[in-house]
Amino acid sequence: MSTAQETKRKPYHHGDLRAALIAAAEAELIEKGADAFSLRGTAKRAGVSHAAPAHHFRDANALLDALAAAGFARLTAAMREEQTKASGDGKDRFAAAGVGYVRFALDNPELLQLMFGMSRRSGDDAELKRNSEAAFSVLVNGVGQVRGREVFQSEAGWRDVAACWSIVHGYAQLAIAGKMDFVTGLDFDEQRGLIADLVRRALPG
Amino acid sequence: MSTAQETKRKPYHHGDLRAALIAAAEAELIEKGADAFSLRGTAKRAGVSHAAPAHHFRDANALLDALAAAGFARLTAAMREEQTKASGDGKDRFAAAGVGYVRFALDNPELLQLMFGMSRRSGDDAELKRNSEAAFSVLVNGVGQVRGREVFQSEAGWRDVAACWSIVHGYAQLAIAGKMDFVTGLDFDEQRGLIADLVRRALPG
DNA sequence: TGATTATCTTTACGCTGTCCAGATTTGAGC
DNA sequence: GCTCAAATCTGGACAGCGTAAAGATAATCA
Repeated sequence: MSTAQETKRKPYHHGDLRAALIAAAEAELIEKGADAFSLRGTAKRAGVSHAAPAHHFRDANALLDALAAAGFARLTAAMREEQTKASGDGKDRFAAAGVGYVRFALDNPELLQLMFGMSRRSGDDAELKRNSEAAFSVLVNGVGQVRGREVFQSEAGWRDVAACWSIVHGYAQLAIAGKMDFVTGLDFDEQRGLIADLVRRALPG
Repeated sequence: MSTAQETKRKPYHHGDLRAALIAAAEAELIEKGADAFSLRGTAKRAGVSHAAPAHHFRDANALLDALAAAGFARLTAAMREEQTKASGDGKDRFAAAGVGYVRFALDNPELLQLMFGMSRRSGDDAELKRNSEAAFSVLVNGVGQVRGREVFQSEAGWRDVAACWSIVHGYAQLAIAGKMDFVTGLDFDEQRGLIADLVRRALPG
């Protein structure tokens, strides 16, 4: 009974429900929080029945895996964006990547917890693994540009990577948890200098 | 119909159900994981009906608040323990506190996520706030002993605190998430030197 | 065009957290 | 020591959850 003029009547098939579900899941995660997140609510947000997601994701955790994978892609983009905007020497540009990391974290706190937590995730998602390794490579390349690529032939380079990642990630997590109020205000631009200071501590010399 | 010989028949009243529920909640969290944690399972573990916890905790989140509070007390104890065992100068002893921090985190990964995450928590627990501030004070006192208490009159001391906390907490979180395998093995004693190195980076000079 | 496949809906089931009424025990006041 | 209120625990109820199964609809391909 579909006629020409009722073009906007919702079709039985969605079109790109998979992508719509990922977007809806993020909205659900942000609005309801990680606790009250529900697959049924996500499906309702996307305008489909509660069982529709099963045809695109094995279960709720697989959907959130896909969301986490998208999060890692955006994290990588945020780091690269700050890096290319930055001026100064190699270390300054590397510190800018750390600023991008924290900016993404503060802009997407629930998503960051999903990405790095062990909750609500199946873990065996290929795209998730690929994207998280891509984010990691931004970090490794940054250290390589500052220290020279030969540092990775010994343990020293990997210790640098561990130090930089730890200090930036730790600051991001603690800031999200509201534990860093003693050193920064709410305005992110106030934090840029502090974050650069942290990266310089982690990568001395 | 209670006679003398049936002394072990479980009494209608538990005795100290509140403490038993906190212990049961931790066991439930460890065995089932943060996702599959359930208040009913916790009550069954404690040997009471599913509605019994309501008389001791407002809701499930309040119970987990109490568990998180206990976690912060144990985190403080772990830091102090490593600190008193350590030899060397003030900075070495301070680094030992960081080692205790990471040791607690790796021994209690689910608990650490609960303590610092925003999931499954109501947030307005007085004991939780008190205990987390006590853990923070170990960190602040350690920086004060290394740098001298006057550093806190300017921003410098607080930046030191932020750097040390960030690098230690970040390493702990990333190690829990399995992201630090490129720099350490599974044995914790291998990590002690690395953790001390991280703290020295965060507190240079 | 016809049949197969993909997508979506509806129904159903067990589990969850929380509320409520009733049962049991404790303890304080007299 | 008794009584009665308060504290504690049980069992039943309810809505919401994730997921499985079966039927309905649309798209695809021979």
